Amino acid sequence: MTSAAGSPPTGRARLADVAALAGVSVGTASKALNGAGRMRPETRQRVLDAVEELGFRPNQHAQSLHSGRSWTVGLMTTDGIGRFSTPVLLGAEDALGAGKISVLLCDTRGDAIREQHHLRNLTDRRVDGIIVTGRRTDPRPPLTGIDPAIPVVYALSPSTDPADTSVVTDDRGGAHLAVEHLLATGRTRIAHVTGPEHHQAARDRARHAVEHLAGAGLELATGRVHFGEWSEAWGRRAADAVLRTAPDTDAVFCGNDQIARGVADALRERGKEVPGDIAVVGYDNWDTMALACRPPLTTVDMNLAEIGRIAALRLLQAIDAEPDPGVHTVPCRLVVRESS
Amino acid sequence: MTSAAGSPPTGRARLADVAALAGVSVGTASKALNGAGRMRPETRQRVLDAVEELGFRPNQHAQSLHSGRSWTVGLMTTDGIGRFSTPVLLGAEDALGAGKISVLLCDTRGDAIREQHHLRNLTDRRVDGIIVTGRRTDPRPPLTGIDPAIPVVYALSPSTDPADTSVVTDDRGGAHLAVEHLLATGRTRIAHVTGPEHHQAARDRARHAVEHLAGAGLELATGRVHFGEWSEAWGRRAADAVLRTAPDTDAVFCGNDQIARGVADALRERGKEVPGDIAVVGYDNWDTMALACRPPLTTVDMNLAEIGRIAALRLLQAIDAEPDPGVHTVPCRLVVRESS
DNA sequence: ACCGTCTAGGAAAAGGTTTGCCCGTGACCT
DNA sequence: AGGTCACGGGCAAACCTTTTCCTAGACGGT
Repeated sequence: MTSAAGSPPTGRARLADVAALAGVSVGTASKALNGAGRMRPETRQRVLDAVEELGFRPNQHAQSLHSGRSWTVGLMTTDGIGRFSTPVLLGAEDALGAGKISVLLCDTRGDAIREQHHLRNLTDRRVDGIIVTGRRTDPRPPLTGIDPAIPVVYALSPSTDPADTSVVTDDRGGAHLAVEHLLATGRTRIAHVTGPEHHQAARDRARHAVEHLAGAGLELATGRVHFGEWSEAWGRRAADAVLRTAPDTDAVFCGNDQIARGVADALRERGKEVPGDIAVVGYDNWDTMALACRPPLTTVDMNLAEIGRIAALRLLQAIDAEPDPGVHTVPCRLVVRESS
Repeated sequence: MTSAAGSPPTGRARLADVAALAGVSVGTASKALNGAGRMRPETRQRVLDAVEELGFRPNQHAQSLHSGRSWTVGLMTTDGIGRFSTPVLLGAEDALGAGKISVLLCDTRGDAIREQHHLRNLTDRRVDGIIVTGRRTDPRPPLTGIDPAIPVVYALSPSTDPADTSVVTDDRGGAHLAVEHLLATGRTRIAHVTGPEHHQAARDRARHAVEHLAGAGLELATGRVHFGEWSEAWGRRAADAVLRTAPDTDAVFCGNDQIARGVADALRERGKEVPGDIAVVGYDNWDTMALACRPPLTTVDMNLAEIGRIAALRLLQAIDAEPDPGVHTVPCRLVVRESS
């Protein structure tokens, strides 16, 4: 029961204690634990029994010091933890945590100084890799001043440098899904209300919606895309505009769920039945909006958690020295509810 | 320029390289960096110059191995990263990141297995402390099987063990603020619509609202608390019930912003002016609800980020071996908008 | 019976920093 | 002039694990 030398100064058992208890050397104990080296089965078992008895857990700092790896990745989010980055972050955490990798959370609040601060911190901690997520789909400049040996994956907001690895949502496919669904349910006079034109997501979704309509020989019911804000208030105003311009509109594809909800509210208040008279389709599948809407919204789900998960997998791959640069898109999914 | 022995095997400069360049021993270089020990100013400066020239950054793994500290705290959130835990988490991250402490994110998804898994992981990493946040204000059982040497602070959901340190919102004060505001603006026939009675937050807010009204010699306009769900749909239904039971109601205090929004919508649709005829006050100050509501909601802000920050500070304090057990409440703040 | 081969397991270095302890030198005091 | 003290700085242990290299013993073959 007495473990050779002094009892461990830290309350925890060290490998040396295990070795002493098992009657082997420290090196042998290590090999027994890691399955390396050859040894008699009963010797290995004695070591494992000792581990069990002492409740030994290896000191990760020592392991990391030796291996140079920290079994940790940095997760930098640039806008607080917004509605978009949260699921991405959770997806990544899930994929990484399944292994023995943990996630260091860094929030830059969009501040370049903070970003540098965190970057230095992560570098000092010798993280194995970094995932950068943004709030929007607009490309962002790559991290600067970073040790090139640390792999980086950009999620949601791609890097402007095509040599980096980015994982983004498929806005084209999303718009396609929404429009196709409306067409398939017999709608032909479709309007599009979305966010600010200077947002890439708004532009992309609009462009692909228009293209897809054109492919079916159709045009937008109001003849143009209604760019505005990502808000309910804008959705309400835009709905009025749509009804004025093209009273025969039978569907509105909205750039996000907030707009869609505003549209649905305004339509109802103008005496239009949703979906009887006019179908409404949103984008984001943000539960609190989509489910609270009257009626609940059909909407495009970007599979954000999946984006996070894939970003994590790409990162793991890059850590194993098999980087796969370029922009990877993750398909969306249509969630059909009662508004269409 | 040649740095004594071999060039560093890792691309990074080691303290030994710095020492060689400065012409001192490794130990001295270390002391120069840490301000410890006594030495000639010019010696210290030579070391600092060498650090600068080589871009030296200490290897944290080595530091941690030596000190036993990881300069890291675990942040366990039990329900994904919900609307409530997110601000708490950011507040904590902010307070901790200001020092040189980083945050390890662990999401248990409410799963006890996962919680144990993460707990072992955090223990293995020798985190300096752990912050546990929940979704609700209901007390939760303390972490089990944890090394007692690791300080833990519970945020938002207090621990059931009063010997633990918990930081929670002040539901009493919040209810007080809301009711006082309504009274101060001349309302006297006040109804209360809130969430499920089995939620502590709902019970507490209701109880304190009633008590405060009683203090002013008043009772609830409908004679009872309307317990239900935390949803807009419930808010709408409850508003109807309130109007039926007590048509002369001139204010509704709601248990959260979703309910409040539902109430406001229903009131408007029943031809009641908000706030002209009836004032509405929400709870949570959840922007997307409070601002999108027509009219924008007066609401109670729980200062969640502050809760996170204070939890972080308490944790730092506990890490410095000055624990301060018990439940600490953080006051709320009333945000007055147009609904009252 | 001797030599070669193979195996189990030990010894020690490496990974990088901190820190307690010690020593040499120069200054100051008596 | 000798002793004491303070100061500057070096040495080495400690933190703990992994991994390479090596040795002693056993076993088989001739």
